[in-house]
Amino acid sequence: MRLGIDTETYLIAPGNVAPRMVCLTTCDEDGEVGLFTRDEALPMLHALFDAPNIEFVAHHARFDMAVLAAADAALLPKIMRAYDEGRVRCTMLREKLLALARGELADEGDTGVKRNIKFSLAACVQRHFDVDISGDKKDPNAWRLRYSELDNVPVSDWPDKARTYALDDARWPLAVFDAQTAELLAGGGSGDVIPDEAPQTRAAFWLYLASVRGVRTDVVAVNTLNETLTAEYERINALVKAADVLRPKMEKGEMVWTKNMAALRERVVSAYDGNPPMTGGGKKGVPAVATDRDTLTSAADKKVLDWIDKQEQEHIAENAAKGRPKLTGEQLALVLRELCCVAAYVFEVPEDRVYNWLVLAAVGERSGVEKLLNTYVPVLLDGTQRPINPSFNELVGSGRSSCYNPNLQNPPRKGGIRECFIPRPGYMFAFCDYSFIELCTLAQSCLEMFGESAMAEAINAGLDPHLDMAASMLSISYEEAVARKKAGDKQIAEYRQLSKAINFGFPGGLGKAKFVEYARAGYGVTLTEHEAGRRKEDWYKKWPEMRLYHNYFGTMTLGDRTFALVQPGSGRIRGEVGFCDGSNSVFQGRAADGIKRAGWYITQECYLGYSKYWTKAEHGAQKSPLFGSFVELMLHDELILEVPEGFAHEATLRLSEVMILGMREVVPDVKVGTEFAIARRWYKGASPVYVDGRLAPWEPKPVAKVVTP
DNA sequence: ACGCGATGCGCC
DNA sequence: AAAGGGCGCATCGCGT
Repeated sequence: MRLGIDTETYLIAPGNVAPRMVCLTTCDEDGEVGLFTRDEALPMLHALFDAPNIEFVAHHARFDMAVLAAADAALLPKIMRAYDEGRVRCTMLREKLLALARGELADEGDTGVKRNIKFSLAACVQRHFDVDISGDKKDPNAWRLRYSELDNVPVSDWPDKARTYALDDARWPLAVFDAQTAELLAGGGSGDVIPDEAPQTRAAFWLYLASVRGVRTDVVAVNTLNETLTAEYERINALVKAADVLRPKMEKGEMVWTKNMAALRERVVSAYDGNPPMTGGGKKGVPAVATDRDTLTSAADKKVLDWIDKQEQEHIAENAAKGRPKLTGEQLALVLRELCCVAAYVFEVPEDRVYNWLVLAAVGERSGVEKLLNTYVPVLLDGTQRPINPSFNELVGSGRSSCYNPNLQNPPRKGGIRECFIPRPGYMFAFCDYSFIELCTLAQSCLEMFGESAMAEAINAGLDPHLDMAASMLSISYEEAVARKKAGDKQIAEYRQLSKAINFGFPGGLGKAKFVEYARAGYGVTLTEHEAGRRKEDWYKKWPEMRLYHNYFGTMTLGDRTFALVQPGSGRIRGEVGFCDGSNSVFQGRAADGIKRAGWYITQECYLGYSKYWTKAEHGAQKSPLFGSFVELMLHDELILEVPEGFAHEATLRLSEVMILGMREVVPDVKVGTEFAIARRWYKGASPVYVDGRLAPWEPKPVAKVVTP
């Protein structure tokens, strides 16, 4: 039997995204509704979760489940069992899966227009029933926001409006559920379970538990970073201001300096002698002068700017050596102006041209600093006061998750942002990521699609697919490549780097022109378009199944048609895919499917001590080494946990094991590997360190101090 | 003041 | 014939 449920709570607040429960509303299949205070509801819920035939239907179920678990920790094992049994049904997630099957979860393929499809209960009710239940969302006195006032008040004493607000929406989740089932059946489905529904529903929950836990930052590191960046920002601003590329603007009563794009574009045009790089032009197709960092920095003759930079550093050092006060931004701007004059003489370039280069480079640098300062520093500062609770969107078009408010799936690796995140006292961070997982999922898919995969053979033979690719391009044996790599051979290192770009870039349908830029920006590899074309052929030759793979998507999308992709491994349907997104979805979505499964078992072991891979039958009272740890972040192929210091070693090894077990559910025939480490901060380069055979925290090598004579 | 499109950029 | 995908988030400029 299905039971629609909804909880009303205290307000969601930063640092507390599973707030205290006030009441529960229910609706059964006969439309009978009920309203229960927390104390009435909890014993009832124990009985309901214990009943094997009750399915809970909620909109955004993961929130209600987290609220229930926070209200009564003893419910959590029962909730997780219900998830395992597919008895927690989320109408929001179902709506996303249905939208994905219609091809509406990603932006429009041909125009790139944002669809902005909404998944709130109100939006779903509107879509399915053309009924508006949004009500008066703006009323600050709405009961919706005031249930905390009714905590511990018997329902009989509630104002009518508080009661009716809670009960008004109680019927909708079940109604939406049925409408979704009808849509599924109309689309040729059977039963009421949407393909991939249960694993995605579980993923939504464990990712929400990660949000609830949240991450903290280190006040000292954050303040230091803030000061450094602010000083750097001031310095650059002084130079750019002097060149009239910045102008003052009032923002929230505060004066800020904002870029004058028209002036900047004029400078770009001049630096490129009237032939500046142009942008694509958006959907209206009107190209504009590009102002991206690459355009700005590569306008200059690099050796001239390097020379100026060196002179500037020497000037600063000299100034410091003489014990003078630190130069202000304005002073440095003047120094640079002078240096332009000298450089113009030394390199025989017009002075205004040199100055223009310098300004453009500074603007490019400025946006980087500005991004760190405006996007990340405020978040980091918050984290010193309370946990940062990022929100995960459990399902996007590719099958992956996304993260927002803040997006902790993309903090820069450089710039010292990540290093500000620290575990709570008594814990350490455990990092574990899959090794070239998208190649494993690609190979697995090829095995299924064509019955063969050279890539699968290489990976299963324990070869490094990038080194293998490199060996083939150099026409040497894999063994020789290994030996040369060990000996520090430079050519092998270069070719392996190129191979990474090749192996990661071409499967998704990358063409030779874009590959050149992709390889340069992402892998520091320089090559011509012609060479890129040859490398693509090398790649097809190395992994013959890739020709079949691309032929398949080419055939399916002849004449720019789209088709509905059935995700191998999970059966999820993605509608309206073309050549590139289709090619990409298969391996990217599959990797997402694997880590979503793994994360569920890991979370169960963290909170309960047991999962299907660590059962009471097998281990009795001995709980998993992960018990007491917390999953905090998921970055597509990597998990970051807080693990208790005392058994960080055991927890991290178990983390790796379960990541592999979970992934193997969707990658059964290709070997899956991980890399892991523990550390006292979020260090990108962390690698395993062993002391007495046990994992010890990785620390960066101390930077050698430059001693000035 | 606010919304929106274009642009740019971070990550995997 | 040729084709990285796909997120979130920031700034700038323009229109309402």
